[in-house]
Amino acid sequence: MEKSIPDIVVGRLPRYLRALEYMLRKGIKTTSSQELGDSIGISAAQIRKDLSQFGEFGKQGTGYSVRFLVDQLQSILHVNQPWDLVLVGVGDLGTALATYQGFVNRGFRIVLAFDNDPAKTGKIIGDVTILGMDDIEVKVAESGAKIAMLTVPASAAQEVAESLIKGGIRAILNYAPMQLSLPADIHVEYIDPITKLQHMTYYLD
Amino acid sequence: MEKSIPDIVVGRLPRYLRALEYMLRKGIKTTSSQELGDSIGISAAQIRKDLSQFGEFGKQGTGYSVRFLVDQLQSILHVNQPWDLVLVGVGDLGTALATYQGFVNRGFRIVLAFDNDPAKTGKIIGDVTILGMDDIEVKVAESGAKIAMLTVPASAAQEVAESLIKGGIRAILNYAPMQLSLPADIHVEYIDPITKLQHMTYYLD
DNA sequence: TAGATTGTTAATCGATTAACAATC
DNA sequence: TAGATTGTTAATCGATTAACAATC
Repeated sequence: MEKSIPDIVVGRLPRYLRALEYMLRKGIKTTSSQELGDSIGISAAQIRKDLSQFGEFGKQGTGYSVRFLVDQLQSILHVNQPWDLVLVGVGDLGTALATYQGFVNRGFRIVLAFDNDPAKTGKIIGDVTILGMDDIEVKVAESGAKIAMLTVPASAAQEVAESLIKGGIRAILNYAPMQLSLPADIHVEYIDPITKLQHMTYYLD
Repeated sequence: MEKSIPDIVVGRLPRYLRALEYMLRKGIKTTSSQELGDSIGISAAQIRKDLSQFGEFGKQGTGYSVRFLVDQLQSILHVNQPWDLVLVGVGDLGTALATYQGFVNRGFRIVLAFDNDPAKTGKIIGDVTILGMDDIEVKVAESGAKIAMLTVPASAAQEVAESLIKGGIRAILNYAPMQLSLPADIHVEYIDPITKLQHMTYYLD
């Protein structure tokens, strides 16, 4: 069996990719683990170690081709292909996400949006028409989407997440301030400004 | 010198607090490290170890008083007092944050909002009037706020962050998809859906 | 070539878990 | 009391860093 990559390493790859894409736009052709590390506050040794989990991407003496490493990281992270997203909950935050151009630029496209408010269904947000929550499983399954963004109230998050999984969703970006209890093979990431603020206030007087 | 608490431990405390506040609302009077751990997917041993960094909050045989532990954690995290926030960037995301009730409920109050678009200045968002970016340092300093939320484009984030710090800001919740380079005594937390999505796509086919 | 930088190994450091005496 | 659960120590596990031979 292949050795599995630590999740903490995987979590750093998008940060490497972002910094490298920035270099690419700036026209920087090659970089070193030292330079890349300096730009994102990670040690050169750690970057080399992380990358070595996936292969050999550099050249002794000269470092890494930015373009090549971007391509490799995109491939490793499976973002060398477009991904369809489902958005559930079209409140202020859901609306902001639906109209955010950053997703499309990185290959993430919202293909379905749901809200349980009848006043919202039928309206167009971003590129899609808001649908009611009826038959959400079926509609998600038909779309084939594997990733959902959840921007519903905490009280609804668990139930909605379970419906999404029945519809074939395998990864959830959860904006609801609520720990989801889901099967181990479902990938969940949390975005929660309150816990981040409370983390920082610890260090303030 | 007092031993310092690992940042990774501090980062878990808001999650403990959230789960405990939920129990409090449910009317649950006491809990155990086991029960609390099960609810958020953390081992009982780790919860006891983390809490032991700050004192002794439980009783052998019976566990923890939920109310007491909530009070203690709020005090440890300094969220037993209100905090003023500055919001910079009133686009879709900034608007969503300005109107989000979750902040006020947890003691975080937006007292200033800035945007560089003249069409927006003077408008009211949430409880505050949108101001232009002129003299942002002075206005922030006058407010006395120590925490800012940054929802400006990546290209502006570094410069704005530096102005905020000159105005006395000591902690920044950065929504701009951009690594900030700031003095070590400034606390920065990042919220970035793209990197979270890219983390998850690694595990998808 | 000489200098620079990789990929990798070994050493260090830090975090998590297991175990259990203390005790409510 | 008997059972449950804490706080803490020691053991384990995993992640980071330092160092350097290989080599571009």
